[in-house]
Amino acid sequence: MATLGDLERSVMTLLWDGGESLSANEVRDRLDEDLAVTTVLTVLSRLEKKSMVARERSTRPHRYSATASREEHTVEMLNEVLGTASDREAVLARFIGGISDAEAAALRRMLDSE
Amino acid sequence: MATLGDLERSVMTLLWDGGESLSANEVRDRLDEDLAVTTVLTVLSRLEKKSMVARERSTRPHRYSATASREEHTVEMLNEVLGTASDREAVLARFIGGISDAEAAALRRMLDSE
DNA sequence: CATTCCTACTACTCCATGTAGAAAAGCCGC
DNA sequence: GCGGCTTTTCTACATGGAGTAGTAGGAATG
Repeated sequence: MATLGDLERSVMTLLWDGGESLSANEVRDRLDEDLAVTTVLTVLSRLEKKSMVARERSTRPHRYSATASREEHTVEMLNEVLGTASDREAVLARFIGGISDAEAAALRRMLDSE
Repeated sequence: MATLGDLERSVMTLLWDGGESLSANEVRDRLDEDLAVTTVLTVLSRLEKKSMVARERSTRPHRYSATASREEHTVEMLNEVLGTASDREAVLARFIGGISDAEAAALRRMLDSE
């Protein structure tokens, strides 16, 4: 559902890492590629339609911010990939079989500290 | 990388659930939609290019099978979503915070039985 | 009010995917 | 070996998402 293109992802990265809201011009200035502001605005509008960014329309350069943190978004993706099906556990089992010992230990800690 | 369209996914589901290899005609017959065999063949070729299916070329209807089980594929997706970045653990923590008690228990069991 | 800034609308390209016909290639019974 | 059926390949077109940006229209400010 929330599949991102390269440019969209770059923009989201800025919003995620920057923490606060940015105007279209600020976004453009922080991007590596040298793009027209209209391009950035188009991308921001598309991200808004995807509910990935919120737009503050009351200020005059509109300001854009991520609606969810990168981690929240990744968890959403994770659950999307995992689905609600019964094979969730089978997949998780297989996943756990492939992680490092350190990560397994970290997971145990997380589970225990609930 | 291995992003699937609707039809591609339907075909993979058949190959995953069926267990064994199928010919293009068999795939077509088992699909809900009534499609031309050529359509199915195109899709199978594309899936082959994506390394999602293997094709047995020595038999005369070629036979197609999934190169990885559904679980294996899902785990791949999972790792793709998770990435190799440092925030893997942060994401996992958040993920674990959102799962059911039953699933948490299952996870603990899986981790311990390693 | 004129200038400058910002946004909305429109448009074009490229690529993935769904869809299938036409043609080529392989096989089977005669 | 040949005609005809089956299967595969090649080519093609439509649709939709994403990258990219121009142009026009609306807002702010001196």
